[in-house]
Amino acid sequence: MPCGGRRGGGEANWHNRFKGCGYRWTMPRRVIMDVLNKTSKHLSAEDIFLKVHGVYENIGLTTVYRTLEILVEMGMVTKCDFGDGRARYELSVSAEKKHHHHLVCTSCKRVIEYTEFIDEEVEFFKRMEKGLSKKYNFIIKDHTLQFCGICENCRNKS
Amino acid sequence: MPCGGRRGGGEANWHNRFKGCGYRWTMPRRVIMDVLNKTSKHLSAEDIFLKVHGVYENIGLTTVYRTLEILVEMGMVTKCDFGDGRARYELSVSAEKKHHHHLVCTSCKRVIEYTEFIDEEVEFFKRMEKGLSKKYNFIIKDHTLQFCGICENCRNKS
DNA sequence: GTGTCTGCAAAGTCTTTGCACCATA
DNA sequence: TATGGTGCAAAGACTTTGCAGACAC
Repeated sequence: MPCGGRRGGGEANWHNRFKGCGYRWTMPRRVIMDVLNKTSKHLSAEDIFLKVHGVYENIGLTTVYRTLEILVEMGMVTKCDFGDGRARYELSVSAEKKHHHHLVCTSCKRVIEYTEFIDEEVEFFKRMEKGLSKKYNFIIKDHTLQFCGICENCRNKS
Repeated sequence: MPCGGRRGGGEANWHNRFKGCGYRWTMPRRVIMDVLNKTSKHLSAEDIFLKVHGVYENIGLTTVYRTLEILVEMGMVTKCDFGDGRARYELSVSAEKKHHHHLVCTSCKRVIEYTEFIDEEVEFFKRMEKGLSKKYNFIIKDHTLQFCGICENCRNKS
């Protein structure tokens, strides 16, 4: 499970990442990568399936799940849980979006992305990651920070 | 969905929290609170069900789910997802444990809790929460920080 | 006494598995 | 051509819903 390598976009690079990890570069995988790269939203497996289906009719939902599993393992995709019972996926880094974190409304499940403080955070997390990975001998690949609460709309309703 | 109020343990206090939010203080709820308060682990709904069942045989899994939903809504319990397909729950603050964050091994799903940096973090997050809640008019009730990666054991295996 | 809560059974959803066929390297 | 990948159907697992009886207030 090494599969290190630097992140980055571009078809050729993806191909290399897959190859480097012993995976083949197939049509379903190409299209899935393309869909992920072209969106800036958090997609569920089914969202991805539907989008891919528009371009590549033969796709099966199973393949989407299996590909996402690989992508998460390679660290190219982040899997999120916003508490609505289905997992969401997004490219860890893409042309479309920079590193960000989430505010999740526990009432309506709305997700707000923010990038404020990101620079400070990155700095801060770098220090933490260093300390933690040393102390626990743990290879840190990714992190998730999420604030839960009540959004403006829901607040006004009650 | 206001149900504000300060956190804190103790049967009387829990009773008040429930009452204050318009909920009744029933036997299943008492026992569930007690189980949550006495553990320092992340329990799944079924774990809780089984523990409660030892004390209160009549409990139903449904009730556990429904009670947990209420507790999360009241902000007394944090629901976590460690990627193993089932939700985990823990009292936001209990006698047994202080605020902490998680390292999750994406390979074996092991969860390591750490409290290093917590003081610094708390300080840092306080600032962030203040800024974010103002900017997005969002009431922040809780946050989750989780580092994903590969634990020592899994690292050695591969 | 009234409205909430509960347990049971059944249904619902998302996700994973088994398997034969297909495609990449 | 050999091995890994794919789609379909079916199974699996966790969680939610419907409902009649029970209980807190």
